Amino acid sequence: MPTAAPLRPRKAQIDRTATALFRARGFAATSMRELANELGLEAGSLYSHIKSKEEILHRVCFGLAEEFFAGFAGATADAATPVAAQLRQAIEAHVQVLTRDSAASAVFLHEWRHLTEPARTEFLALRDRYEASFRALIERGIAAGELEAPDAAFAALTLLASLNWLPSWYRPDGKLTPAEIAHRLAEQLLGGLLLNE
Amino acid sequence: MPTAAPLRPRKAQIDRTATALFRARGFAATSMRELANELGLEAGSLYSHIKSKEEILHRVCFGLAEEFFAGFAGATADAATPVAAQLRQAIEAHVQVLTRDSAASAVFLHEWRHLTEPARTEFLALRDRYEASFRALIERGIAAGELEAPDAAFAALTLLASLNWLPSWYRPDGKLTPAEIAHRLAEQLLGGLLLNE
DNA sequence: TTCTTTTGCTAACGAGCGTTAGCAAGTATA
DNA sequence: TATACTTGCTAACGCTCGTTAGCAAAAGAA
Repeated sequence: MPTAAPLRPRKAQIDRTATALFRARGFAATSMRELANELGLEAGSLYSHIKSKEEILHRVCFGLAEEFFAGFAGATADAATPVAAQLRQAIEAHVQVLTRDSAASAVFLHEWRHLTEPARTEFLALRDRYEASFRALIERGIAAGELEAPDAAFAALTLLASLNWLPSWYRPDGKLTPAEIAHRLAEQLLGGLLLNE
Repeated sequence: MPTAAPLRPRKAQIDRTATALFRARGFAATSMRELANELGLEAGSLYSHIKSKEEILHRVCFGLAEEFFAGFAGATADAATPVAAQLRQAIEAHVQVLTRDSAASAVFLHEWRHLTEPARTEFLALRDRYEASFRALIERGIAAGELEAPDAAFAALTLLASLNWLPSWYRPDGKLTPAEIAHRLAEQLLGGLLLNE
């Protein structure tokens, strides 16, 4: 199910560079001339590869959404696995996506508001759906007697909030590996949820 | 210690309206003409009251920083109070600031990057100092045997992350009052930290 | 009344914005 | 060799941006 055809290399490079700039300066404050300059091009030349500035943002946001869904699906594929373990794997998958491309993640988390309709509404629907998946997982865990929380929706929100703060401070050359970060976050966040410690 | 003189009413109104727009569209994507229009003015008229667009952002960001520090200071003023209780009060104070003006909070959290130097660096220093205060409090709690966490810095980051997600979903007309939200967040977040439950 | 402050207007400035048209060189494929 | 695709340039388009200058009405203080 190849949902995204592989981009031509120059186009992919534009996306990567733009993503870094969008993260550093914000989408609206990043100009096409700045982006072109970063790539050693003239502004007009960009349009041999892309249709518009927003097209880049669109690809980044929706591409990452796909990755998050894929990670969650992989973590919860086996219904025989205890729900608490599934949740732990979902947390780790989420962290893996966040750390694998933290620039794109930061754009995904903060710059989606600059999508114009109808893309913006579509994006928010995806985001809600993802959030609902975590909520449902936690609810299943409570029903199974594996987790406890006064409010599953609340728990899901704070859980994702903690995870999504990661791109703000994660540095690829930091002392913790992505796997260690994921493990530690999972420990800490499940600590407040697990029924029997 | 009056650090901020009361603003003339029109100026205060401009700040409020600008804050709402900055939150909704982002600082860079909000134009002075849009802001003026929202106030029933022409763009040039704004400059009878303010010096520049950034001046507004500066006032919002640093004004809120002051509120956060004041809240924290109040929560940790009494050294006789158990550290865990101080932390709970600090969480509740933080939430109170976030909910009292969630638009300004959102701007504080996301739009500071559009401050130009040296304000940007000054702001980040304040932010780091605030974060360090929470970390120190948690460390004190661990030392006193009231809290447990494998890494105080990590715990402080995830704690603030969960709290700072609040302006993204908080609605003043929601079913939970700010006090209830604060209490529930404190419960949930301390749940993962308290040594004896 | 006179003076100052507050508030707002119109008109315009220089600059930067995203984007397009038209052209041309290089590269891969047939 | 011929053909198509990729990549990039220059020049310019219409537009919006933040901001300023100069003027004027209204309100409050003296």
